[in-house]
Amino acid sequence: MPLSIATWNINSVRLRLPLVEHFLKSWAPDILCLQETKCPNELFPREAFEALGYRHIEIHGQKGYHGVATLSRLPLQELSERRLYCGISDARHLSVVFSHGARTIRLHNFYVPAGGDEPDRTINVKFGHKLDFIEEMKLLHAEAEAGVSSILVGDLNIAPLEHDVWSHKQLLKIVSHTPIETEGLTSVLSGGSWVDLMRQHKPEPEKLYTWWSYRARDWQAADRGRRLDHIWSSADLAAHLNHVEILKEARGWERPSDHVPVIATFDL
DNA sequence: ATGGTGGTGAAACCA
Repeated sequence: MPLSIATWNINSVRLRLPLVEHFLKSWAPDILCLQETKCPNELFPREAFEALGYRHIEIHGQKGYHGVATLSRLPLQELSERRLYCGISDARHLSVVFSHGARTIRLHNFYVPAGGDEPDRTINVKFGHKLDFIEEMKLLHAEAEAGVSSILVGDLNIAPLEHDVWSHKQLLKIVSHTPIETEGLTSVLSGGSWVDLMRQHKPEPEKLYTWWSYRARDWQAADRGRRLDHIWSSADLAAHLNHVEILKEARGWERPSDHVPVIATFDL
C-alpha cells in the first residue's frame, strides 16, 4: 500500500495558493505539511484544499509570522497536538495521527526558528532561541508511543551535512550551517532514533538542496542552495521507503517560495 | 565587506 508525504515551506499560503493548488493537482501526495503559512486560523483557505480532496485539515497559525498546516486526503484521528517550544507561543509545531493499513502513524510538522544573522547567542537572542528550540526537540523520540510509527517533517532551518550546502567551508560561520547547529540537529536525529530519509535515499557526497535564496541574481545559475527542509521517520517506516523527490522545478514557478516541496513515498 | 529579494501590512520586522 503506497503512502506519500510532502513538506513545503510556502512563505504565505494565501499569496501562493495557486502554486499549492497546482502542486496538489499534479503530484497529489496523500498528505502535505506546510510551513510559514503566515495566516491567522480564521483566514486559512480551507475550502480551496477541501475542493481538491484534502478534506482533513489541521492548522496552527498566527497573524503575520510562522504558522504550520497539515492537509490530508486520509482521515485524521482526534489526536492532533500543538506543542509549545521554549515557552514561546509561536505557531511552529503541529502533529496529527492517522491510520494506514494496520499501522498508526504520528506525523510531526515543524518550523524551526531561522535564528537571525549573527551566530552568537550572547549578542543575538534569535540564535539563542534557535539553539534552545533544537535542545527541546531532543526530547522527541521516534518511538515515543507504543504501537505508533512516526514521521517528522518540516523546515528545520539547518543544513546538517557537508554536502547539504553549496560550500561547506564558506558557510561554517553562516547561521544554518554552524557546528553548534549541525551537531545539535544530528543529536536530535540520532538521540530520537530517527532516520534521515532524504539521505537514506541519496547518501553523501551527492549535493541535496531544498532552498535557494531570493537574493541571488540568478538562483539557477549560481545554484547556491542549502538543505533546510527534512523528512525523517522511525526505522520501521524507513525500511519501506520507496523514493524521495525534491521538486526543484518549483523554485522556477511564477512568484515562487524560496523553498521547494520534498516528497517521500513509502510502500507499506 | 556589502547588499542583494520577498512577505506582512502599512512601519518595522522577519526570512
